[in-house]
Amino acid sequence: MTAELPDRHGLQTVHQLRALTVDLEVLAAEFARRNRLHPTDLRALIALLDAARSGAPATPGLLGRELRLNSAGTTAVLDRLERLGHVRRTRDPHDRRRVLLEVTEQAVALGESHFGPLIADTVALVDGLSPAELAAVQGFLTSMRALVARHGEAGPPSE
Amino acid sequence: MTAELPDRHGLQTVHQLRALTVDLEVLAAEFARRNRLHPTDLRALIALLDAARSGAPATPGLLGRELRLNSAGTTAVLDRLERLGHVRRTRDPHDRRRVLLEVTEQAVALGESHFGPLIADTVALVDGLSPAELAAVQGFLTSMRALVARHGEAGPPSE
DNA sequence: AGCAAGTCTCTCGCTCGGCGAGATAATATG
DNA sequence: CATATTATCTCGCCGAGCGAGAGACTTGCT
Repeated sequence: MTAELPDRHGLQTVHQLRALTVDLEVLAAEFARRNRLHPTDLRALIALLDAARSGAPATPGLLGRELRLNSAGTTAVLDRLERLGHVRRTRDPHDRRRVLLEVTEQAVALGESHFGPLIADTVALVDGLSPAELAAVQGFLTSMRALVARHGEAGPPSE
Repeated sequence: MTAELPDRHGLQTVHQLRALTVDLEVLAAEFARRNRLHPTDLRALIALLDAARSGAPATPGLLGRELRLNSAGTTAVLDRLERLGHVRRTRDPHDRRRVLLEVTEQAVALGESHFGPLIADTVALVDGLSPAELAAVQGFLTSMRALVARHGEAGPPSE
């Protein structure tokens, strides 16, 4: 029903985008399996790296909310990551109820060794674009994110 | 370390693309939760819909290989989907060892009611692009997929 | 100060998704 | 027809994540 229109470009692009996200997910899953990480552990590491990059101090509570895990699950994730040496837990000296989370150098290096080449290639690809092409691509990505955000808001509240 | 270069555009685009895939995953997860589907169940449904679209008859064996599940897990997924009325199992009359899988109208309608609006908006977005912009976006998506595929091949064999 | 209430993290017991091994049924091969 | 092969399902186990609640620390009120 949604598919019988003559404007093939739109649907084709939708399909390409979906295929790309699937491929990226597969790649991430491979990386996780290879390093004895569960998908959730990888998501946690990424969230922690993002937090570190933005300068915000990460805590188990924040992480759990981001991953939609309850406290028990969050503890388990951190136990696994800490056991593997990817994360360190330290008490916050200002509020000693809190635990501050820190991603180790080892984890950063691991991620870079795996995703670095792909990122480098992507950067090279983007740098090879003309200014007009770059603008088109970035505009598309930005618009898509806005679109997805709108649809994400429309649904959840009804739960 | 990978981030101190002056070519901000490349990394910014990488970041945008990653953020978009994360958002899309979240959206899919919401949909799954709302319909009492596990992430794997959703992946299975999508795989089955893709198979149906491409005309290939789907079977538990094929599905399991695609999802990287073993036969026991595949049976469990199908049991759940069948119980929810999203999938039908029928014996293949030509090879009666095989089971053919068929996605029900109900499941298709469910997916369309949830993702239809987003797809429609995306199609509208794409249709609003100039030919040059469209070419840039499609070229980028295609190149990215090729890139990801190359990196996906480079890794796995070493397991 | 000191107690109550609130916040952050962790522990315990349970449910259920996925795996390994093997059983069962149907088809292909000599 | 006997044997090997293929496709699917059943059984017992492991482990991720949840709900409930305990313990450690802080903040606000009196």
